[in-house]
Amino acid sequence: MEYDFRAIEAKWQKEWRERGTYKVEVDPSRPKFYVLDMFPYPSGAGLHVGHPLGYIASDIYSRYKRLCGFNVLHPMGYDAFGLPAEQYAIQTGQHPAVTTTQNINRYREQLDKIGFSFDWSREVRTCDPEYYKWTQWAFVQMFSHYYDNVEQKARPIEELIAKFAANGTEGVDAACTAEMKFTAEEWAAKNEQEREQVLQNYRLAFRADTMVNWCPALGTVLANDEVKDGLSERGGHPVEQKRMKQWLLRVTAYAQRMLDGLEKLEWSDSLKEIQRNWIGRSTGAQMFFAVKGMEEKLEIFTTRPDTVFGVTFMVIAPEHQWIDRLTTDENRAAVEEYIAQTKKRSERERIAETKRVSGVATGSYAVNPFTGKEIPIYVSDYVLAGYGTGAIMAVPAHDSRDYAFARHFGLEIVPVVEGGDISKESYDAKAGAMINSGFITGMDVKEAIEVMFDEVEKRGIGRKRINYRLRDAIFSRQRYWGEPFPIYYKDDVPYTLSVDQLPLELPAVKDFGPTEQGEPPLARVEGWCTEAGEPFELSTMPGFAGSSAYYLRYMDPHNSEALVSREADEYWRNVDLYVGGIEHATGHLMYSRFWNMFLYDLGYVCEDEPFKKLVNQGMIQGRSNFVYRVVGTNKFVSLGLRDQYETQEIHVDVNIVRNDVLDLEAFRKWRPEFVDAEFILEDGKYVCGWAIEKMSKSMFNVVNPDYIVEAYGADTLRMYEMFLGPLEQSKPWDTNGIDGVHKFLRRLWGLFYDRFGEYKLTDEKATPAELKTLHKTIKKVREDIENFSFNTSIAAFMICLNELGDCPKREIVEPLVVLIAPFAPHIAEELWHTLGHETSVCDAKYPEVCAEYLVENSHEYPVSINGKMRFKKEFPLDMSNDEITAAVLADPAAQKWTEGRAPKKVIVVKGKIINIVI
RNA sequence: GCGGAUAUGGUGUAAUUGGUAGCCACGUCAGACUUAGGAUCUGAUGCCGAGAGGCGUGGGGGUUCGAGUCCCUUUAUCCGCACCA
Repeated sequence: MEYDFRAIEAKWQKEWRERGTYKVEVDPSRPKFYVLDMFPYPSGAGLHVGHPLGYIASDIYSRYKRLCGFNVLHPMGYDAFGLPAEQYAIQTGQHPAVTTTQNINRYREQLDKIGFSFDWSREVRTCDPEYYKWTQWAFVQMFSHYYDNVEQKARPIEELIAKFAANGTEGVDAACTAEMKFTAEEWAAKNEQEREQVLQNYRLAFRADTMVNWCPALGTVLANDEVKDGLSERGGHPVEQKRMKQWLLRVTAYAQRMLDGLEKLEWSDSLKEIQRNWIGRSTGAQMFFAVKGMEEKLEIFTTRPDTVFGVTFMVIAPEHQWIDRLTTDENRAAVEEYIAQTKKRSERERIAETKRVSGVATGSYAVNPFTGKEIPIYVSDYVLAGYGTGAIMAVPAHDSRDYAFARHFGLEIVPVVEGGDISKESYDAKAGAMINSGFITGMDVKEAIEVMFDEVEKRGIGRKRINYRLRDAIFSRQRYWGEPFPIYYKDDVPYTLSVDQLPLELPAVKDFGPTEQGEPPLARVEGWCTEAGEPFELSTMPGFAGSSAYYLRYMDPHNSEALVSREADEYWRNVDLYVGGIEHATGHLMYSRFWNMFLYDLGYVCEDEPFKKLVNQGMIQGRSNFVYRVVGTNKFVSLGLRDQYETQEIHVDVNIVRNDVLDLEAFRKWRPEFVDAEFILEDGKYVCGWAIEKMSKSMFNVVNPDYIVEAYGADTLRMYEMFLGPLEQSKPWDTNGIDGVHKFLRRLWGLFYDRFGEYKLTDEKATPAELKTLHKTIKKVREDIENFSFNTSIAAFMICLNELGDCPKREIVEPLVVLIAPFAPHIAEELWHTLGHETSVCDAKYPEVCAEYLVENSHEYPVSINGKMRFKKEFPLDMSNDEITAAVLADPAAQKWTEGRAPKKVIVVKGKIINIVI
């Protein structure tokens, strides 16, 4: 029999499906292991070879864990709500549900060909009402809870209402949008609408008037992580700042817990760092500056209270709430003009013009509480409304932005820290001794900061405070293709639907764009209201809503009573291994953690962190190929000869190029204009040029895994993708090496069948050398899998076959088949059955098949003389350092190199490595 | 600007974590079998040198008996954040 991968793969994929080989159930008698991939958004372009990279890695790990005796949950589904399907719908009028279903079917077909061990009975789709019922349910929960800062957890909003009724805001320490103060009497006097306005300030899902990233081209708002360089991530349209009423999630309430939680996670340091930066905790002082002619004081936040003696002016953001009060009549025109200008500038322009200094004086003056000097208050857009208090104390000597501003407006610059030359630039470093600073003069900066925290508090002009850069997540999108909010309005007061009214299904519409009045598409739906006629919310939830808790739903996907049953949750707990792209660092991976912590607070899930270990696979880039057309002709010249002609570089479909050699026939057929193409060859071949570019249709470098599966088989694709290099590294897709991996699988097959296809396996005893090779390989491969070093484990397989040579011995080959099964499941399954097994190779167990390793009793170590490696020597493992020293010195080889001179020093480390100094 | 990562043959990469640099492949060259080869098998293949030998992990410096690995410095590339007070 030949290695007919097409027949083998089709046969086993069918068998697995029919036998339900990959179906898993809760089984308390076995330890669980949960391996999860980030589920894909089913785009119209289908899968390319980059998508399966992570899936292959996680599949190998799942299969490996299963062989180790774990009950492995390894599900897959689709993140099916999203912008592209809706954009497509607006253009073509096709309902997103239709195109999404088509795309999903295509994805499924492609995935099935690669032989993944997914339990498809647990599939979820975020656009399925049975699924988004639980997304809506979670939203309702967030709406009806607030965050208690003392208990550090979410609590029912009724408890807060009770506190208000009893004592007003006295004693309440809760996460909120703006600090509030009222008494129980005042609370009692409020009507329902007023009370709701107060509660919106505390609810974890709430409505607020905020500055949002508005994308006019898409007709919707976007989250911060959906905007890159002032352009929308999807589509690259300009984004502007706009004040709008939006739903938000109070993720900031969980900032500290999300920061602390990182400590115990097995995530890469770089990813944790990204999240830490995104949360952006900084310790500083909240301080109040008296303003001349005003009773109230201007509040600022600073991380450098030590520099307060150097404060010579103040700056507020153009959006600051006191802007009118602080602007004097003679300055009003200029200030209003400035604010109007800032509003016009898009986010993108602001970023581009970071270096440009602009601003205008309000005319008001504040008083520096430590120097007593009057200092002017300016407005400038370098101060952001959304961070801190939207106002700063400016220390031009020690902050480069304040410095630039002071220079531009000719303001005073007073140095208060020794160490820099402030004649040309500010001295920003947090080091040096204080000068010109009253009672803190002479102190070190760090000491001075601490002293000032106390001093500020003592004088009652402020206090130490922790500030986060993290913002609350804007949760509404003015779009159609998303989860509807389970919200209706009475007199503009929002109310949630009750749980038994869920899901609130997305109604059908004919037109998917915004209405003429600029309202979301749901405004077109007649009867989009409760039975009593109260209107439903018109916007829908953002993309991250559906992906925030999907890992929980996989545990119990068909439960109509709960998101996940207690039994399923307590067994599967959380994800042991999560594999996916790093691009979700500040989006999905933040929101999921928040969502999970919230459900944890409510007691619905038993783990506070959703993803224990996370591996980020690298991106696969495209490797484009070029042909060189002689200008003005239909002649194409090979890469090495193109310098002799004037040529034009043309992208050519990489699927008709092999090892950079063009398939001439295929090229002529590729496009009608090339039918009569002529070629100038080198060495009888047409060699193409190449470049690494993003994988994209327009560069003809998209490689569809189907082609690879067709030409080499799924097992080859799986192994080759892993062989390409370390999983976490980005790398170009390059099929130049794929033959090597395919050849390996054929050689493996060749251990069972000779070249005439005759079965040749014997029960002959293996030699010690063969056993040593086998066990060395088992050890290495298992270690590598545990470390996600799949490329080196494949190398280990290759070394193994090289060392074994032609070794058709059952004793050797059988364990090898099990060992390779996670990587190449189809061929392994076929060979496993060839060996006479009835059950799937997936049900084999390592302890039974891959017995203990051969214990090594000695090892060869290099010996160097004066640091130069000279010879090798074998020592028993249990030899002591002194014995090794004696043995080395007695060795004739050592005597040759030392030339009889007595060694000054012999270095033995852990009985392992030796160097002789003479 | 701040933070993080990476740099090794013609190519992808490996290195027992401080111990023979280049494993395993691709490619190339040579040979075998073949009507043929984009099949298979065998061998060679870091660079310089005829050779002995020398030089070699982006550059420079250091620690060490010994450095791809640790420290300092510098350059280049990639990623994240970015007027965050």
